Parts: sequence; structure tokens; C-alpha cells
Amino acid sequence: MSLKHAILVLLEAEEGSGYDLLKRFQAHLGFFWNASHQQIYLELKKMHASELIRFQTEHQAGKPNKKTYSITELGRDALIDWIQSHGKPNKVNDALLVKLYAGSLVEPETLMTELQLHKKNQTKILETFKQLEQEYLNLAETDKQPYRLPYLTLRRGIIEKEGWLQWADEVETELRTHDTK
Amino acid sequence: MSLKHAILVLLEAEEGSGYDLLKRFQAHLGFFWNASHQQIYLELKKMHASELIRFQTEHQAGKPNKKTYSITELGRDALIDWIQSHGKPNKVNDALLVKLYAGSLVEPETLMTELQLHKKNQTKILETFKQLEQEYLNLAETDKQPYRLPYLTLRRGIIEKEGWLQWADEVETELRTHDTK
DNA sequence: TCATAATATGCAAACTATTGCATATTAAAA
DNA sequence: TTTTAATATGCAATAGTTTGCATATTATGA
Repeated sequence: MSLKHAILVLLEAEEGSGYDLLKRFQAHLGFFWNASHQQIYLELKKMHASELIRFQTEHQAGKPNKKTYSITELGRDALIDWIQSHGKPNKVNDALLVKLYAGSLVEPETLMTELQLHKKNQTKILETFKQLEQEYLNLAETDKQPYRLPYLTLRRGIIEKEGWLQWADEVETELRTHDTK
Repeated sequence: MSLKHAILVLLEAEEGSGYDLLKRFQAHLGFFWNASHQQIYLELKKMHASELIRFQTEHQAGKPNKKTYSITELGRDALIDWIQSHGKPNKVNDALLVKLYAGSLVEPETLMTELQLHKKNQTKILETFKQLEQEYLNLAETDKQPYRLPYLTLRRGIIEKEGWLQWADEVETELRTHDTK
């Protein structure tokens, strides 16, 4: 169960509401951790019950109340324990590859279309990543320090997307030069 | 829901029992689709109820009965429909990157140990993949035909593992040359 | 002015996956 | 000879995720 720990990571860096966390997931952890708002609100509730986090309610005139969560000592300890623990390797389930594996059941054009779409998506994300990378690289050496580790996770994202694009090119070439059906 | 479709892919290629499917998942789809035996047996039951598959019971003297499943027309149609449908992009959740992101909370040595373990695992899998690749490449051109698409999924596995190793080297260099805590 | 998007939170039902338990045979290794 | 691994199947409880619904405000654009 690691959504819990991903939330602890975000709250350790800065307190925030469920909605803040949703936005931060999308902005900072999006390519290696995803969570919906329903998951986040439910998990926050559970984590509060087990005293990993606390919250303060902000009454805002007119607007709905906003709960600002922050990490407790217990939460911080649990986070450090988890980071130091050995997790088992990630379980991978990739529907696109299953489709390709059995692709001889459909027209090659169908596969090609799906591949183009995939390529377009990956390219778009890669561009975003490269922009973020430039922002980091443009920082003065002294300012880089706190972002070194997050930058390494960004590097992972860049390498991953580049790998997908390299592969997509290989598949394209193969689909164009051979009859697969 | 794609475990269903992954099973249909395997049964479309060849009939088999739940245990056969478990072994085939491990041998052929393992790096892009994983399923436990509990998942498989339960899913087969559901799929039989919805008539995507049928089975014949083999009574074996002494041994427990073996159910051999095969795909029905309905199942084959459902599979083709699914392959032609647009799936949404994969949801990614990678605990190792979450740990690294917040790695400044622990000793750099802890991160390094985890990274070494990861590298070792990825290297081992990559070697297996490269062996499989050699087997394919050694086939005569005419024999390659039916494996072209599965080979492309293997290429994806190889590129993925190489990407992880390239990244792990970058992280190692960074952890060695800078203080992250 | 009306519609849409963003902010902000949450419940309930359905679905999917994991963990633990349970059983029984055969073959190979210690 | 005893234990372990592989073959072979399955249930039940728990955990985790997705989908659909529900509400309410503010700001922006058509």
C-alpha cells in the first residue's frame, strides 16, 4: 500500500488540502504516481484515523471549508521506515503490448493507428519533461541542491519516454516492411 | 478490465488449463502482463459464465481433474473488438521513484543499496530477454513470420530494461558525486 | 447571460487484486 | 527416506481502485 506513502512524501514537503495534493500529484509525481481525488480523500481520512496526519479546518466566508493536512511525528517515522524498506519489484500490466502481441487478429492499419496515437501522447509528455529539465539545468549550482533527487526521477521519465519513442519507430518500420496478418 | 483479454489472447493461440495459462503468462507475457493463479482461476470461472470460453474436463486416473479451456466464437469476437478499441494510457505507480524523490530523508547509502538491488534484478531480466532475442534472430526468415509481433513486444522489454540500467548509472554517479542529505 | 472550468469535498457501489488458507499427487533431490 | 518443488485447483476475507453520483462557489469566456 503506497498511496499512503506517496501522500506522506507530499505532506512532508509541505502541508496542504486534499485538492492541493491532487494538484501536486499531477504536477510533481504524475509520471510515476497517479491518484484520483476519490482515492486521495478516502486515504486522507484513513491516515487521519491512524494518526499519521492531522488537519486544521479553515472556515472561509461563503466557500466550502478547507481542511489543511500536515504530517505528524508518527507519519514522518512511518515514511522513513517505508523508504528504508525493501519493496518488491513493480507489477507491470500493459494493455498496449497485449494488443500488439495478438495483433495478427486485426488489420495492420488498426495497429498502426493505435501506435501513432501512443507516439503522439508520449512525445507530448516528453516535451513537458524536457522543459522541466531545462528549468532545472538553468538554476545556479547552489539552487540545484534541494532538487537533485526529484531531478533524477525526472531523468527517469525522460529516459522512459525516449525509450517508448525509439520502440515505436522500430514497430513502425516492422509494420511497414512486413505483412503481419 | 484486461486480465480477461490477456487470457483470451493466450487461449486464442492455444487451449489450456488454468495452470497452463499461469505458466504461459510467466513465460510469454510476464514482462508486460502479470497475474496470480488465484486471479486466473477466478477469471476463468467468470469468463465461462459469460460464455467467452468453454472447457472439457479430463479425468486422469489418480490425479486431480484437469479442465482444458478453449475460446468460443463469442470470445474471439470480444477479443478482436477489444484489440480494435482505444484503451486509455496505462496508469503508472512506481514506488521506487517515490522513495528516491523523498530520498533526502534517509542516508545516501540506503538509496544506493536499493538501487544496486534494482540494477541486479533488471540486469538478470535483460539477460533472459537477450537470450530469447537471439533465439528469434537465429530462426530462418520463413520461420520468423508468426513471431514478428511477439518479437516486437520482446524488443519493448529489452529497451525498457536498458533504459532502467542507463538511468541507474546516472543515479549512481549523482549519488557518488554529491551530498543529497 | 449562460455555459464551462476550476476550486473543494465526499459517499456508495462495483470491480479488481492480494493474502491466506486448503487440498492432493508426482517427481526429484537431499 | 524425508523433504521440497512442481503440478493442479479453488474459496474467503481483505485491500485497493474505479465509476457514478452529489453538492456548492467563483471566475472566465462565449
